[in-house]
Amino acid sequence: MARTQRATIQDVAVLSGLSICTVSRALRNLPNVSDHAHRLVADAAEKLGYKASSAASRLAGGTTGAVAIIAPTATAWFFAQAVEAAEEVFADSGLDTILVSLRNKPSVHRKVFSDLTALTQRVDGVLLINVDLDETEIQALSASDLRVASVGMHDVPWDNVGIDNEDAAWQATSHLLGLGHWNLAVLAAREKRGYSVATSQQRLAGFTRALEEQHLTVHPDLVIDADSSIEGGRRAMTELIAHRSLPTAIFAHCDEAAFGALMALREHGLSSPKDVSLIGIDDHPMSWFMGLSTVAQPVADQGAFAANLLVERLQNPEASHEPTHHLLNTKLIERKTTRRKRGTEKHKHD
Amino acid sequence: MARTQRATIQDVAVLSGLSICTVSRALRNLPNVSDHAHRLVADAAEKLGYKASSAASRLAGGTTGAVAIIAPTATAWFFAQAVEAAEEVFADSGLDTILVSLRNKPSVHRKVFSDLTALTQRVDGVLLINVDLDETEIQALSASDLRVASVGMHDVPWDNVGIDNEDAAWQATSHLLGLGHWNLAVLAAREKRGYSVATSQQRLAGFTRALEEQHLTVHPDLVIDADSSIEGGRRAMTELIAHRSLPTAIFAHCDEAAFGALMALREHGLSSPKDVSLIGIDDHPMSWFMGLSTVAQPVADQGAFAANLLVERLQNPEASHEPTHHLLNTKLIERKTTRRKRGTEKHKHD
DNA sequence: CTGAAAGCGCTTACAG
DNA sequence: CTGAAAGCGCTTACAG
Repeated sequence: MARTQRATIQDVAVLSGLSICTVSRALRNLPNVSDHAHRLVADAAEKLGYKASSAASRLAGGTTGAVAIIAPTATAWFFAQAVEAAEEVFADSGLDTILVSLRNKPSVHRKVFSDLTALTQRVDGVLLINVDLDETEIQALSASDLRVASVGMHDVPWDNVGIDNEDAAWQATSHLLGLGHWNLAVLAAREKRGYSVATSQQRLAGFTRALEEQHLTVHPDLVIDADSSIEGGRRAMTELIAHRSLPTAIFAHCDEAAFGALMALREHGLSSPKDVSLIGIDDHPMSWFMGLSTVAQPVADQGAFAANLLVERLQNPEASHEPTHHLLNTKLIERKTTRRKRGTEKHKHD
Repeated sequence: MARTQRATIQDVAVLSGLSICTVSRALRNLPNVSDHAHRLVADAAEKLGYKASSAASRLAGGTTGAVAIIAPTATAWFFAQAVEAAEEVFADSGLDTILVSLRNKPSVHRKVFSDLTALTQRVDGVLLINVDLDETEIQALSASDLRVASVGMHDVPWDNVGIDNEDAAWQATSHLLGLGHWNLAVLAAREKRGYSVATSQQRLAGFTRALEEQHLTVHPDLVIDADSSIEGGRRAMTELIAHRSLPTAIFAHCDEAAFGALMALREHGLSSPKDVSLIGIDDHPMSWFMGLSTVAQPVADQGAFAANLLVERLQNPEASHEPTHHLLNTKLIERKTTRRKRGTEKHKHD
């Protein structure tokens, strides 16, 4: 009884004195509508507070007015930031955003990407955040009716915005190298475990490149598997301390892993930079406090930027220009966890 | 061309040799379907990989197969945890979850709750996470066709799960009191600013009650306004240090605010527990590392529990038993930021 | 530039 | 227990 009956396109048609069909076209800014009719419809719709029923639109072959944000997890700092920034853009464009967390589970990943019709039925487009897709999945997405944009992905046939991960890792590692360290370990996702790992691999590549430029080689024992969580970093560091020899400096593929590493260090009576220098990537809000050196990346910006790209594609369906790839800037931030290797002086002749 | 045409109810009807209408009923487990027909339909649907079109269902007066999670923000640790846990429950129940972040903005809040028809059109139910609603909004939601459940809310006419905030704050404060502190400050959301504040108010009440039980009064100057962010805690603590006298102990309404307080302390050359004891509420993953004493609450559990409650209501529309309110347990965790007040000994005669 | 008609895939009374 | 019919609110060809 307390139900307010929503105005239908019928109501708008009656009020504007035009046909349902003209109203439909006018509302969607389709061609072949006189300015006069357009105004009439706009006024009537305005007066009635009319908004098309998404279910009806969808069923009749139109759009859903919704997009999906798909991410490996929704809890990690990076994802939560990017998701909210994107959600804001979508909401401001009148789009609903459906959240799909892959929960770091291959089974969920498979379920989502093996049947795109389920997605297509519910949304007009998807925003992928750091999702590892194989060739087949990329092809399927491209071939689908879904508009796609992504954050932090590579070699994808749709709009993407990210940072140069390899370069960021190179910056971090070079900072360590410049401080006289040459015995380095890296905390990164070493093997495919079902969850997003591509980003970490690129960072690992940047680490490797930095070492190679100094004619140093990466010791396999000093590449420790760690996911992007505090727990992951902690486990990795614990393993490093327990079973392998401690290097003089460590590059963690992200700040949260670095926090975990800091925890493990403390649990073993060690600390940074005293016993080991440590640097991450992200500039997480806690990093300042922890004194963690890092390479900062703009996270909310990436989410918002990619979301805007997607919205644009959605609004201009016919304009099918080439996909664009954008790289946002990163910046090395030196804090307290990295310092010059003992006994090393800056006396290079360059 | 690469589009797989999804099976329709028509296909299932043909394959099972029954009418579209019987199929519809069988699929939804409605009464008046013979076991035989039921099996026939189930088999056919299975074989076809049939899943009802949500748009069509919705339009025909059925359900949307979607729920909305509404939260003041999606980035803060608590919300990100609760959201993901709830999303998992919904996904496993075959429901899409639409994320609605109020972005801590009254304007967004108003837009969402002033027009429930927009929501009703898109979802079958909503899960509210710590959303401050006024009486009118609560009434409107109850009167709507939406099923509602919530996390951390009070006096609501629908299922809710939360913790006893007043008691948690009382525990934290009593811990401080028990350590000999009597000059206490509290960091809490002091005034309504448009974003969620009810939880903080309850915690403030618990703080006040603990003091009153010891015949102490709350000094207005030592109630510092702070939202639930690191930045908020930092600002509050900075203000406390700069403009007021430093107490011997502080209760922060949540761990993130406590982290911010720790930052501010450090920025002023102070530290905890040396210069001031500090306790929060949450047991954020970083709290262990920070050595922060706190009162732990189960966050993901609250989100999952409330989501399950909502799913149940959705599945049993007719069963309209009374709303249930659940309180999950909290636990005081003593770490390093709280210690006995100097010069105080445990020599009370009780 | 505009409108009448069909149809999207379901659900809901209503007959049987 | 089962089915034929109408209709949910739109969009899409197709005529005018």
